[in-house]
Amino acid sequence: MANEMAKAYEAKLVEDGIYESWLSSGFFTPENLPNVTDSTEAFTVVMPPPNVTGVLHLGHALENSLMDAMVRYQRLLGKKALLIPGTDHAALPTQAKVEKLLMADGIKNPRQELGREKLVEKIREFAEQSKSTILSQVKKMGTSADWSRLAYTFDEKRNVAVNELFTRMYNDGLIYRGFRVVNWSVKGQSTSSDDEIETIERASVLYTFKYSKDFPIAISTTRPETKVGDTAVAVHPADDRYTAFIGKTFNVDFAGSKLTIKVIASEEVDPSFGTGALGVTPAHSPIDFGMYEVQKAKQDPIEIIQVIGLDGKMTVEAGQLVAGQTVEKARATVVAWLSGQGLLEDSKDIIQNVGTSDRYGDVIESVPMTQWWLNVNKEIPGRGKTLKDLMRDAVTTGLNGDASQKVSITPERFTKLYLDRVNNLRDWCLSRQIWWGHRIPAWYRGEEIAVGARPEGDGWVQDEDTLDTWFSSGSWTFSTLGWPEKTSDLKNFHPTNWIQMGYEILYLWLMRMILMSSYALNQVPFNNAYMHGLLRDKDGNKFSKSSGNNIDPIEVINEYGCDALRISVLSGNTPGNDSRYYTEKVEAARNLVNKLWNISRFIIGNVGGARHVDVPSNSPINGGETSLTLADRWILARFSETAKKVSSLIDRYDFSLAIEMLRDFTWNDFADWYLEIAKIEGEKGDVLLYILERLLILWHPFAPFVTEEIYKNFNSGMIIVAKWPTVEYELSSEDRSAFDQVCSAVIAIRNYLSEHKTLPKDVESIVMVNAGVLSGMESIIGGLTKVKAIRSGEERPESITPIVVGSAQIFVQLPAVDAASEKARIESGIAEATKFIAAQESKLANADFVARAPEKVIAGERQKLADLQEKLAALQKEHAALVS
RNA sequence: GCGCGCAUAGCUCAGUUGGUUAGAGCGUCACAUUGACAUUGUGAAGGUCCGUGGUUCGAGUCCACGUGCGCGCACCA
Repeated sequence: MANEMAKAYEAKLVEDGIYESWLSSGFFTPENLPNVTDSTEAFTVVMPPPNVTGVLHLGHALENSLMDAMVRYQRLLGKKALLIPGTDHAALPTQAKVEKLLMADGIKNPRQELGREKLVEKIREFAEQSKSTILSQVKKMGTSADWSRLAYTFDEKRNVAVNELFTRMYNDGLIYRGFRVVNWSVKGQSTSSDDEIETIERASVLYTFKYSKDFPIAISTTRPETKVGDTAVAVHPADDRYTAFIGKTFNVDFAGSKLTIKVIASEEVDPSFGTGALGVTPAHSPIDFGMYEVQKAKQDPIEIIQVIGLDGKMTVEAGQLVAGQTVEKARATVVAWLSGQGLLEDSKDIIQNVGTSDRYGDVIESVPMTQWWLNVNKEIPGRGKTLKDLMRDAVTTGLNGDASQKVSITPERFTKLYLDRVNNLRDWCLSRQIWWGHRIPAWYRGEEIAVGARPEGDGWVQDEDTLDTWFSSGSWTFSTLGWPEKTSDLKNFHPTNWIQMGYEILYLWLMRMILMSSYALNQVPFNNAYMHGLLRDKDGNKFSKSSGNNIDPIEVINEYGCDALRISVLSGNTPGNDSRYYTEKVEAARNLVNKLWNISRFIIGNVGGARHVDVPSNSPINGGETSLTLADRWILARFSETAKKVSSLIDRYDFSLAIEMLRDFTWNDFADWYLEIAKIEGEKGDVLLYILERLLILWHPFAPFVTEEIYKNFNSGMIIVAKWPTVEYELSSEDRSAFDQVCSAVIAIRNYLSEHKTLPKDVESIVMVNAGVLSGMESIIGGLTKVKAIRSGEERPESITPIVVGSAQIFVQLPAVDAASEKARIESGIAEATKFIAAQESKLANADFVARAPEKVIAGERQKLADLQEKLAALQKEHAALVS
């Protein structure tokens, strides 16, 4: 195998082949892993299913890097590691996309022209086709998912789960059909839940007017066009200005409508806003609808008039002046009418927050409709808890106070956000007026309603609506494992152990998964949730099609390799925080991967091929006398420290720091120090191979491809199922300090030469006086500094100013020395040492410090002072010699 | 209005429970290099850790207030 490795790592040439070999190994399926038994601990992660019609973007690259690193790490630990892949039918965006394509093909109104069955079939075809695109791209990321368990939010099995869940919730009285104001997107022609609304600021005008000349109260609104639907005016019950009118009813002629306005009292009215009186439009405002319901409960009802239609135009009920007009047009019409009548008292510009559809972008209209809802405040029969309670318990005490049924969110601050939201949660509107999705399993015949399977008998018609896509996503952790069947998968792999997702879907998804799983299984969906931030471009902007800054991860992979992309998106990325993507980072990661490749190439080429080394043959672990050198002992211990550190960092989900530790060890300790020493000391096959093999394993979760490729040289099977290294070596404090001194000496000599602008080859000789631990290290120090003529001795050469390292004085004989610059060098050294000694002394002179600080800290400070004093003394001696 | 986050080198960011002279990568500058690697090596420069006050023997780290930026929620009549 020696010398067969290419000069540089060419990711492009090997990645696809390696992925194929993983697939054919079967190791993505946990049951196929070596040495697993029924009792082997499982580690399960479900993949947040990418949108079936989407293409891979950098966000996916981050997600796949995160979850695959975690799963590969767990697999290397010997667990039954399972990553369940899947795709999302993404109801609304998918239908919208296909409709758009059809319209481009000349089908102007796809829903009308094709009808339900044909359109759904078109969407299904399209979805199936593009599903394979996104899946192949996920594979390009190296994701080690169990494709034999591939799921789809809209396949038959998931449909069974969704229907079962809906039916159970209906039978428990949690799902109900109710008439109330919903969030309506005119553009999308569908309802949306509160969580799918994004509020934006926009300029608006606040108009103040009276309905008619003889109406006693002026009101303020930004939506005058809706006032044709007003049926009441609400005032604060304690507002003296208006209390006299409460309970009275007025008939007014307003903008072409005859309105009956009742004055009602409501605590919700803010007397200080506008005129302190609120025109109540029950049909087109959730708050006003609330008042409508309160009045109804008080048996003092007010009317409800729908004046905006589902098409966003004013209805016939709005009166002939505005009927048929768009909302915007009607607004202008009503304002014009008001000023014409002299009713307009004031209009002022304000900045207003309005809700928009996060999918369609249009302003959400509130309209009254009968829809399906999930009640989050009702006690679940037999459980004594509401869904809200379950959602709360899951992140605090654990379900039923069971700590093993608790979700820990990383970073923790999101827990508070989650709890705040849970406390303010309102009933969830489940039904959507689109066709691409799980159809609501409700059947109607006249006044009869049946939920679940289609009832026996004729005349039953299924509900036209489909379910909110998050209803099926919410059951993802257990629907993928076979629920509602009592499968062994559910038993073995649920609750899942860990999940990662972007914080932007904390409410939409994480919350729903907790709700669904807690309800259906009395289990949390996962024990740990890792929230990652947004990946932004180098200037901190969001990636988006419209701003043209999109980056295709596949192109990045083709240019730099998948491992480089994975490392670059994970490094510098901390939980919950956004991070930036830029090319230099990928280049740096590519260089790192190549460095690892070249280290391996050098080692394998130099020791006559790779082989597994259980324990270095000259290691003390073998029992016998050790022939390990100081450098060997140091690097073995450093490796053990690194392995330990990396493990605990991944256990803490600190992928970024884990990579940094690995990089530091690989590049600095192993390549720059130890490999250079190994060239000098020679005969390092065992130690080098021992470390290399294990180092590749440590890198594998982050750089799966290059490590698998190099590992082939070891003929030890595949690295994907290798064994995570255990900690074996420790460094004695004597060794540690000795090696530190060797390094310090090397660095000091290099510095000295650099300061004197002298090349190592021009140095005549180096003599180390009072060498201490440095004696015996001459060849290493000489090799690393590239100065051949180096020795230890007791006789100090004449007229040279030495470098001081610890107690040793190192005399570097240069061809020519400028006495003045030498003096300056020594003096600056003295000045620096003096400064720090003063600082140390004052610290130690502080009685409070000595009295209160821990002994360990004080001892450290004393040692520091002693070292500095020793150094200063040596420098002063040299200085005296120089000036004499 | 309520709440959360962030502010550390030119840039992007680390910095665990308070304890060396505050770190990394990239960038910059100087030098080196025919032997694993120019996808390299060696060295250097570069920081009032946003401000003010406090707690402490000791604060980048904890507390309070302030400033700037970002975000969530509510109001949005």
